[in-house]
Amino acid sequence: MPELPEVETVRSVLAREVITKKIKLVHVTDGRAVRRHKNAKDFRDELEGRTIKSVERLGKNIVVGLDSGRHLVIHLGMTGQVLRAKNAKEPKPKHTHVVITFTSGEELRYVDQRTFGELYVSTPPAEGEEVEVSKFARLSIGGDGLELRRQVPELAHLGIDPFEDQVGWDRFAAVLRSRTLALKTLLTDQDIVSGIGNIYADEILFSAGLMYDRVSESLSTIEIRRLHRTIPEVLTEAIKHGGTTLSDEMFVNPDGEMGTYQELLQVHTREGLPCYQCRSPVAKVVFHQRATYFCAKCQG
DNA sequence: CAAAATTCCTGACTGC
DNA sequence: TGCAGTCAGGAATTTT
Repeated sequence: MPELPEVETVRSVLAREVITKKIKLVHVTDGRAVRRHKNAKDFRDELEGRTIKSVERLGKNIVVGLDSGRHLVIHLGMTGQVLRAKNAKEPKPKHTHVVITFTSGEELRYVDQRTFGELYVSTPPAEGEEVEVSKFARLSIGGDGLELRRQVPELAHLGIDPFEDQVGWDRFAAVLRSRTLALKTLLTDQDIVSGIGNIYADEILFSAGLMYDRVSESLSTIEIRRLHRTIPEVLTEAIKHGGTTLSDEMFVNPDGEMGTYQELLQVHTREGLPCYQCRSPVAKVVFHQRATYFCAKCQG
């Protein structure tokens, strides 16, 4: 459920709070959260004694730069949370899987009810070793995305990040015309466009006036330009509001604060309620085993 | 090769 | 009240 705006909200709090801090201890209490590592000790050894240099984001991944030259990657999956604590005395929530303690005594806790999320430390490629970056990301003419993919090979497969990669509408048109996928499937495929999930796909398609099952190659130039423009517009607005916290209250930032963009959702979770544009009821269908909300009158 | 289905997981909720 | 069944969905994996 955390998508680009929620991950960006977490990133910006972490960037403010943990850069220059030194990691003293790492406790893993559920090995599934660090499953890419051969064991929890291997993960711990990569972090203890390291200082945090940067906190970036690519798609739905938080990328924490370490003074070792390696990167701690955090993916929140469906229900993952990164929570700050002043000290070890603050009670640990249920499903706390990893605790990172800084030399200051402050902690970062990784909490994840469903354990779809994960943390791992990525090793950059050896000198002269080439990283195969996804062909869609290679369309970018700027931004930090390409360099980040080269530093973190596990993320090299990610498609266009709406903020970290710069891809103009004409190249975006080539992406759409190269596939025959439904628009929602394309927008949520992380290997094509990274960062968009079920909520924002519905919201972006509503704002662009496009039906979720329109085949990507069928769009007119005007429709492509509208979609290309709408993606960053919707995501930027959601970031301004600290992301979306649905009624399950699963998303909170590291300070435990909920987002407010749920109040601004146009269609997602609004089944049967009047469309803000035309007053006809918002519809819900299951599309590729995912709940999909839309206005049949406003989206074509 | 692409596209669709399956799988992982826990808690909330539904119906009997 | 209990309990089996269902649903939520990101992304790696498997199947078509």
